[in-house]
Amino acid sequence: MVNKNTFASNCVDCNCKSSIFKHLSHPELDIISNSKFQVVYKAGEIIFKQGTPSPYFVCITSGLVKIYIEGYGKNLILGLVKPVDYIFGPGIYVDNRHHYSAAAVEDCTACLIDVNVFKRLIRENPDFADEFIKRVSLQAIFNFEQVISLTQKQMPGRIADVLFYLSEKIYCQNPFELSITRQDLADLSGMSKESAIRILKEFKEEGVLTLHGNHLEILNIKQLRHISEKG
Amino acid sequence: MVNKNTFASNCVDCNCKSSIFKHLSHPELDIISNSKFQVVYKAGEIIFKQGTPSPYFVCITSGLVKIYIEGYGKNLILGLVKPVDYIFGPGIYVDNRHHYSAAAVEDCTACLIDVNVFKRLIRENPDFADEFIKRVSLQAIFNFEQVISLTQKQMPGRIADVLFYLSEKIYCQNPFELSITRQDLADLSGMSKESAIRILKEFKEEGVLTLHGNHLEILNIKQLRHISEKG
DNA sequence: GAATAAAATTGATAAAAATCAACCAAACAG
DNA sequence: CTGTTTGGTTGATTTTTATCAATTTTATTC
Repeated sequence: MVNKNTFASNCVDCNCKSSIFKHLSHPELDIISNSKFQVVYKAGEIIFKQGTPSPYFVCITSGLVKIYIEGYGKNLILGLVKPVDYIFGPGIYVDNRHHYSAAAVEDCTACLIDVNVFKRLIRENPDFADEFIKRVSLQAIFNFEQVISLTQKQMPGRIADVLFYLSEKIYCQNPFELSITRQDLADLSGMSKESAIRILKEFKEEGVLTLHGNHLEILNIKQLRHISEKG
Repeated sequence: MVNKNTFASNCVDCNCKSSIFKHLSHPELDIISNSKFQVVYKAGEIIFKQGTPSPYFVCITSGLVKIYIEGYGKNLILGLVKPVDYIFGPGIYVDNRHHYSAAAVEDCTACLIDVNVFKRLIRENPDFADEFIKRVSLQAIFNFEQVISLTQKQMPGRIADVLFYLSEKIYCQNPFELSITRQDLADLSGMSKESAIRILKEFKEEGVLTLHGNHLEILNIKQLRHISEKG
């Protein structure tokens, strides 16, 4: 998997001022640059599988990736990751294994950074450590909201939450071009594909959104917010 | 809430060699000792509510605490915390607010440590930072297992998972004395109180466990494991 | 551009779980 | 003790959601 397409490139040239590496100095970024390599994935390809060893900290530099848990018969998508963000495996501080899987939703490139280099920099640069802890904390808070949505809301509320997530956190625009399938939408909302389709249809009939092919536009944000909030 | 019962005591005397503070030196522990104070809570009392400011890192030194999210009409208990462990609020690295609530399940004592002192030590002692990140990572991995159980397993599987959690992680023995109510058991498993009662009854009838008052004993671990694994 | 494969849609049915309402039992206060 | 409160239990019913099967649409490949 790893040696299908590697080429050199420098972290300094990457959009790293808003990334987790924002507090690293040029020499520190060079340490990462020299120890990393870049890999290209086609849409649909699996980047890593849960349970496998995790020798790299993976940073997405282009495209779109889903991280998901393979559960009992179906997947739960924890979230989508876009550039420049990372696919943190909490396993690198525990048992050096992945605890979720990752796959390319769109064609993408990823940088693989040696975990030991990453951990050494965490120890050496408190600003970097703080930034890392901050991002892990943000992720934990997001997970709390997600688990409440998934366990306590009915299907319309869950779909509404996922649409807000996609619109606000991933595509950052409205209307937006969905590049994910109905199955992925269902796996994000913890329901069957058929149920997801039916809820989207309802939303369309109520004038909450339009949906032509991949093109999704939220027409009535207030109403969608209301659907989300009533649970 | 905070000044109902405070008294001095030293972290070095506390069982800190297996706690998050295991890598701190005596002088560092003294810094914490000097900035902290201890509070006593009676069973049922709320320690903090989600949404409130979070100026303290809270460490449980005796008793049993539940951390829970107040969702849409009902609570989801994220887990129980016993001595010596902490009620980490991911908010201290984000917005200085609690993102879940905490309440005493049994009478308990807690140490409140100034967040700024805590964060300063994280910056100054890389071993402490590593230990902290390690524990946060472990928590994240546990949360993944929990969310899969809650969203993809049916009620018997969810109750089985909660019983394993209580037996292995909290009470660390079998049989054990349950000090939680059926409502809390239901809130741990993401179901109604009535459903939790019915599943427990089923388990009893199938000879999986006995249940006299508070005293719960798992009789057939193999069968319970099987129930958990089939989802 | 025809053939094929993959994804989306729809309706009917079955399963899972919540809710409601009533009742019981243990703990507790006066 | 005795009344009261709190938590536990049960059965009946309704709601929610998944599953199954069939069909249509869209994308892909030769």
